Amino acid sequence: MPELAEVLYFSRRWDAGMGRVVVAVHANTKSRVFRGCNIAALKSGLAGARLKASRTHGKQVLFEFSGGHWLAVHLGMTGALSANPEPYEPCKHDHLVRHTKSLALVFTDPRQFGALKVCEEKTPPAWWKILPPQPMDDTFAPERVAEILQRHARQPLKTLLLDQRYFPGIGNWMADEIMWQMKLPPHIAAGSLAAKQALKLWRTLRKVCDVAVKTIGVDWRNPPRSWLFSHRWKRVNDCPRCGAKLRHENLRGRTACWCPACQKSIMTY
DNA sequence: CATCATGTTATAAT
DNA sequence: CATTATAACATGAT
Repeated sequence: MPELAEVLYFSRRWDAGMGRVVVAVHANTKSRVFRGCNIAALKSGLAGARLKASRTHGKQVLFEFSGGHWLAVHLGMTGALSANPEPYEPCKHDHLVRHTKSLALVFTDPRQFGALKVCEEKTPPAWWKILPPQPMDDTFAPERVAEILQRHARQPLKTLLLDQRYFPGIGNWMADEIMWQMKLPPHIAAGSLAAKQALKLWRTLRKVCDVAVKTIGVDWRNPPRSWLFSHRWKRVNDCPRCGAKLRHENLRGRTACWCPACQKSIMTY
């Protein structure tokens, strides 16, 4: 489920355990989520440690523990973080459970596309410090959007929006939402946007991210009913703007949900 | 039983 | 070389 706002929401579930000492660590070592992760280091690093801080960047979460231990979490397609009262018995797809005296912090992920990694340093790991700016960051300039559009001119715009190198945290529903708010079809070539449209894309990116963070990110509340968001997964789904039937089609391996009636290419205006 | 799913990455093809 | 396209990963829901 997680895109930037959902990731923020989940990171805050674990914040409930801030300051508590980890008394036991349960890890389902066979799970794919530990690929590339030193499990022994994870267990020894977290045991006895206290959660000091958490932060997110795009779809990444970074937890800081006492003693210079860091745990990075990516939630993949179906990952989730939760805090549960003790005693807590691990469920089927719980891959990591950090037990404290009163609260169990759990990472669960049925499809195991998520990933965990640990490191021991004074400051956040090097790879964290060089993550590209998020769309709602002040350092994310409109010129950056224009450059990206130029560089990947032949890429469908919706597909380009999913590229984490440029738009960290944007996922399938946010990309569709942005295309819908832009009134552009998902397959329009990135390079076909005029300067004015590129600026509008920058604004739309910021707005969708800002509002998602303030709603989903806070308490899982839905974004405005006027958005595509609340309609795209319904059994019968019509465009909340014009009432036309929404279309679902595969674009580069992902489902694009859009309104053929009001998402027209620029040339038709 | 077949298809699909709010993601990433290795590898192939332009 | 730079960019774009596809398959694979593991499990559950429809």
